Amino acid sequence: MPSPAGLNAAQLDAVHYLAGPCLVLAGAGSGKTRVIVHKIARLLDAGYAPGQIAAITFTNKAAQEMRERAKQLVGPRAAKHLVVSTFHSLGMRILRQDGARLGLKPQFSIFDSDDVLGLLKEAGASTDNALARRWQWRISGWKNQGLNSDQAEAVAANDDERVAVRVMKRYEEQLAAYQAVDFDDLIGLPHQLLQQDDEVRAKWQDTLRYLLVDEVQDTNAVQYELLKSLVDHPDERRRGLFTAVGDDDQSIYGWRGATIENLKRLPQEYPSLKVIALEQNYRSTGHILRAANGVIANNPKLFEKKLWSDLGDGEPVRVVECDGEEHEAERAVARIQALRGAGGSSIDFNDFAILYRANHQARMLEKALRKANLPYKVSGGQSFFDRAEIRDLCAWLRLLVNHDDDPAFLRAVSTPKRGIGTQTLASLGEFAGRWKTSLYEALFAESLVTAVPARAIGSLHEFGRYVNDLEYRACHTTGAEDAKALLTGWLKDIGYEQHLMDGEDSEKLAAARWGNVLDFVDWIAKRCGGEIENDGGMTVETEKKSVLDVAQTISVIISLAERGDDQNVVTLSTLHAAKGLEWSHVTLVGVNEGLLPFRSDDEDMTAERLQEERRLMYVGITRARSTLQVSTLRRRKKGRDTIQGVPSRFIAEMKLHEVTVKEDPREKLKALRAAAAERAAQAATVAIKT
DNA sequence: CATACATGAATTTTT
DNA sequence: TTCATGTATG
Repeated sequence: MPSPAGLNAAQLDAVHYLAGPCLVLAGAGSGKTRVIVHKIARLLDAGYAPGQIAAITFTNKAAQEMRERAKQLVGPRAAKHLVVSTFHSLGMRILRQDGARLGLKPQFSIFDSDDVLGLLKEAGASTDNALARRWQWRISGWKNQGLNSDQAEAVAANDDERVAVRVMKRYEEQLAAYQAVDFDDLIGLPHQLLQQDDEVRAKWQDTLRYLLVDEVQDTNAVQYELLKSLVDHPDERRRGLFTAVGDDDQSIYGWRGATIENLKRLPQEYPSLKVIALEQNYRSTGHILRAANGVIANNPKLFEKKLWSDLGDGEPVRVVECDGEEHEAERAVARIQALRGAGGSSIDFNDFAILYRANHQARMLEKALRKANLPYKVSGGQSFFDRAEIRDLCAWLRLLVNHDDDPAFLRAVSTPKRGIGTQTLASLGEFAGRWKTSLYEALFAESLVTAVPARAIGSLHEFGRYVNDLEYRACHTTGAEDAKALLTGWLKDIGYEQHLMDGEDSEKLAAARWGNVLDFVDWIAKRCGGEIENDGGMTVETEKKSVLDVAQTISVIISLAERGDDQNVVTLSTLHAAKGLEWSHVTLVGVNEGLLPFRSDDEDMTAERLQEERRLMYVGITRARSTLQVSTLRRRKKGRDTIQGVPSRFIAEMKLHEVTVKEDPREKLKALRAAAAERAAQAATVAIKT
C-alpha cells in the first residue's frame, strides 16, 4: 500500500523514525536511496537545517547521485547546504579546518596510491614494485584497523611484517615532513582528532547533528569509530541520531578491511537501535529473485531478511555450458543479439551487462564484442586521472597548493625537462634531507651553493620563482574565463604541448593526450565557478573559486571519469564494480569452481572467504531486472595447461528447475540474423583507454 | 654486463 | 591490457 510519496510501509517506517539510532537493512533493489533521500526531506520538515544533516557514502559517484536526487525532492536551495559527501571528503573537510591541532597545516597534500608506492620504495630502500605493493597493502591494512606503527609492531607476526613495520615508521616520518596524508589518514586522523580534542568534537557534533550512512556493511573499523565519535553526543537526548543503511548480504569488501563486525556491534552498542528491513524488491522478476535467495540462504544470517517481488515470475534463469572462454564470449554476445533481434532492436545496448569475477576475463569478451561490431565499455578501467598527462598537471597543481609536497615537486620539476637532471635532484634531495626541509624550501637556501653546482642552481631558482609566481596568480584568479586563461598560459609557459609531441612517437596519440589536457583545463575552469547551474527551471549562482581552491580539492574528486553513463553501450564489469548498478539483461560468465568462488593456490578457503564469494554471486544475480544468463566452462585454462571446468556450487544453490542449455540452434539463427542487421550499424565504440 | 625483445601470467577497488 | 621475468645479442 504505497503512501502519497510512493513509499511502502517499511520504507515509511524507516523515513519517519527520527527518535534514535536506526538501522535499515536494505536488500538489493529495495529502494534504499529513495529512503535516504526521503528521510533527508523528513529531517528538514522536522526542523533540521540542511547543514546539520550529513549523508555519507563510499564513492563520489554515489554522493553525486544522492545530492542530485535530494535536489529533485527538496529543491536546490536546501540541497546546496546539505552535507553529502564520501567518508574521505568528510575527513578532508575536518582536517582542513581543524588539522592544525594535529600539527597539520590547512594546505596539506593528499598522496594517492602511486605517490605512496614511490614513498614506500624510498622508505624501504627498494626498487621492487611488487614488494612495495605488499608493504602498501600491509600498512594500509594496519591503518584500517586503527593501528599506528608502534601498535603494528606489537602484532607483526613474521619477519616480512616486521620489515613492513620498519618501512611504516619511516613512511610516517616522511608523510609528516611533507605535510601530507594518505587516503587512510583521511579517516584515521579525523578520528584521532575527535577522540583527543573535546572542543573540536563538540564543534563537529554541533555542526552535523544527524548522520545518514550508506553501505554500512562496507565500513572498516576506523570508519566505524569515526562515525561513533560524531554520533556519541555527551547529551543523552542527542546521542545516536543516525540512520545506517546497508545489507549484510552485499558485503563484498572484506578483503580491503570492511568488517561485518560493525553491523553486529550496532545493536550491542545502541540497545535502542531500531532495525527495519526493506524486503520488497522493485528490480527483478521472481525467477531471478528466487535464485538469489537460494544462493544466499547458504550463508549464516546476521539478520532475518527475505526479498520478494510482485513483478511476476518472468523468464527462467538460463544456465549455459560452454567449451571454453572463447565460446563463452561468443554465446554471451549471441544472447545480446538474439534479444535485440527479438525486440526489433528496441532494446538499448545500455540494457545489457556482462559480469565477471576478474578483470582479465574481459579480454575475450571485448574481442567477441568487437567482432560482432557491438559498442561496449569496460567499467573499472583506469580513470581519466590516472593518465600520465593528467597526473603531470595534477603534480603541478599540488605543488602550488603545498610547496612541501616533494613527490609533486619531483614530478613537476622534470615535466617537461628543464635542464634539471637526476644528479642535481639527488644533490638537492640530500641537502634537503640533511636540513630536514622540503625540496622546495631547500631550493632557496643560501647554503645550497655548497651542495649543487652554480649552473644547476640557476635553473632551480628559475623554476622556484615560476612556481611562486604561478601560485600567486592562481590564488588571485577566479571565475571560469580567467581561470582558463591562466591555465592555458601556464601550459604554454612550460611548453607542455611540445613536451607531449616529443614524448610520443605517434602524432595521433600525442594529439589525444593534448585533448585530455584541454578537457582537464576546461574541467578546472568550470569548477572555478561563477557558473550558472540549471536545476529544472531554477538557476543557482555558485560561488566563484580561485584556481588554487579548486586545485586543493582535486585529488579527492574523480567524477569526470564516470562520464559515459549516457553512452548507449554494453557494459563489461567485474562483479565488484557492478554493485549498486542494474541492467535488464545480465550475463554472468565464468561461474566455475576456482573462479567464482575464487580459490588461490597458496591460500586455503576459509568459511568467511567462501561466504564473501557467495555474496558476490548474490550481488551478481541481483543486478538483473528481467533476464539472467549464467555460463560455465567445460574446460578452462590454468597455468599453461587446460583443466576440466567444474560448475560453481552456486549454480546448484540457485535451485533451478530448468535444464542446462547446451546450444540452442534457434538462438544461433536469431543471432546470425541480428548480426547481419547490426553490421550495417555504427562501428564499435571502444572503451576510454589509451 | 646491459639492453631489447619476447613470452607468460593475471582476484576483487575506492579514495 | 599491463607488468615482470628470462633469454639472447651486442
